Amino acid sequence: MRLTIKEEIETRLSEVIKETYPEKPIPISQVEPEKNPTYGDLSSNIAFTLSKLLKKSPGEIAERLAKNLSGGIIEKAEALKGFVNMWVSQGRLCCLLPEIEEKKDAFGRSNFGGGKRVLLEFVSANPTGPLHIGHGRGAVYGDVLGNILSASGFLVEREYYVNDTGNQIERLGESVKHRYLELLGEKGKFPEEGYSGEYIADIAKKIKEDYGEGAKDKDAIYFGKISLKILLSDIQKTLSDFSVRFDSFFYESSLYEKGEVEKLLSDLSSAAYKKDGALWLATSKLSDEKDRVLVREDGRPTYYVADLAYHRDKFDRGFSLAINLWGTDHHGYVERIKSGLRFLGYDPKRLDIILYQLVALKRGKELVSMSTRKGEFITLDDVLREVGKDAARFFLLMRKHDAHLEFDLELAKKESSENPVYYVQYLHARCSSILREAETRGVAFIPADKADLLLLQREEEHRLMAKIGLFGDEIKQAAKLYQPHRIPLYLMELAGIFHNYYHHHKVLSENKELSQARLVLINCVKIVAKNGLNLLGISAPEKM
RNA sequence: GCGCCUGUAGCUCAGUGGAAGAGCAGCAGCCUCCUAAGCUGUUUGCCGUAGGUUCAACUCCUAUCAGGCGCACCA
Repeated sequence: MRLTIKEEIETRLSEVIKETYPEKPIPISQVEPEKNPTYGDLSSNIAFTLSKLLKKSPGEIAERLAKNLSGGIIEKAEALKGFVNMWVSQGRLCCLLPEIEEKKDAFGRSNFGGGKRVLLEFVSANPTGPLHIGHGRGAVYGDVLGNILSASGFLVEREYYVNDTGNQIERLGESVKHRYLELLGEKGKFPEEGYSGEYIADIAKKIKEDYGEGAKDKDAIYFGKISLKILLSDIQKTLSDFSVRFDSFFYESSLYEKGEVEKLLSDLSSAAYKKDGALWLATSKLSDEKDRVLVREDGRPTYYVADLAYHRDKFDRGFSLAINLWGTDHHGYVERIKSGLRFLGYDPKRLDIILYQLVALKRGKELVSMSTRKGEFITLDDVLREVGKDAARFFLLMRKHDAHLEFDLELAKKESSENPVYYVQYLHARCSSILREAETRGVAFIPADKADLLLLQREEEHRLMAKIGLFGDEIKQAAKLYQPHRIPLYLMELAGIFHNYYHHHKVLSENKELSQARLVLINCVKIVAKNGLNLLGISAPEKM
């Protein structure tokens, strides 16, 4: 795959350093895209790092490098206060446009991942109630991370782990059964630690419709299983409304059915010990803070055992890397699972756990409660209905995963015209609009390799091309660091540069050749905007 | 008590050890012209606090304060 402009410059810089100072081994050169246009398109602080090695001042090194850098891909290089500032040549920038036109949807993709198989597990919310905004964050984060990793050459499978066994299902069943019996006129005591949400009664109603009084003598497990099925399909509906895609749903119960849990226990038997009637694993000998129970006093294995079996299954299925996306409230579980994997002989580095901070849902200044047990409960469905998919996704994606996120419903919809999501979508709509207008005016769109792109000499055009040239680097970086939020930020910056250009220069003018060259540029910006929005799972409107 | 995350402009937040940023809000302007969901200009910072490492710290280390989240034979 072709190198990006940034990568070419890095290569060039490394070469120049080698030529300029052949006597020393050089560290890898770092180049950063420059936000401040007076400092060029890209800059490097390499002179500082070389300073000690070469026993020369950064200023002197930067001067010499700058002098030798000019030429070819680098239009101009300047030394300033130890930094090396570089401007990309017009010729190289113009090569970008045919490349974008040719690659279209594939522009920005790379083979960074080298075909590595990755299992991305996310959401995995217990099917005991509807999803809320916190799950929504994990859902879009995972969905977009999956898109980014796929675009970066990883083979990604997205999976939802369904906890369909254990106490919670029993409790869910008890709660539903209680409501069901109520509907049949039987009053009873509400189960302790039961689920009291409105949706429980809805499920009970549905069961009554389907089974009449026939379910009266069934036990809580029976009710639990039916409820779980209903709730899971509701969750799947919500996720699909939210454009969150999964390849597979993995049921915890299948691990028991296939004997994987048993097998895991026997594999761990030599490392386990008995205490207080339970079977323990000495995870504290590794990275965990305390030992963990494998089998309870009453003989039932813990969730932990099934979870270890699940992770072993991931590796057995041929995935070299597992990525888990968990809410930060599960962080105490990280070392537990990693220690367990090590006991099983797996390198814990094959499991990356990304923790995301919880979401505070607000309506204006007021905090909206999100307790599953209480009555007042805003579901992810509610949020979707209220602010729309695009805005909701964008808001949830703008922040990095370890930042607390404040989601203000009022802001997301009331100020919708000044929403960042519309700012970015408008970038795409405006490009489309210009291309439409060109058609009505009869300005023929000619392919990039036929247009005289060297006419694109304006400073704003230079900045715009330099920015779209960075799209691929941005995706790669987002993949490498698991940071989807880079993409919305990039798109906002691109939109800013574009709108600025739009207001300073007419795309369509008397000058036909110039108009046609500019149309090529607009079309390329449109492609980048669309690819970016596609990665985010946000629509790219032709018109707004 | 122990552990993890966060603390940057009025608000919400970016910022791979190297030149303090954006959006919103505020203020002042811009549509006989490809969409004003836009643009231009402008105000605001002991980067929580105190030490330390470094040629260089918002970034790393230690302590401390504040907020959030964890610390089950629940999942």
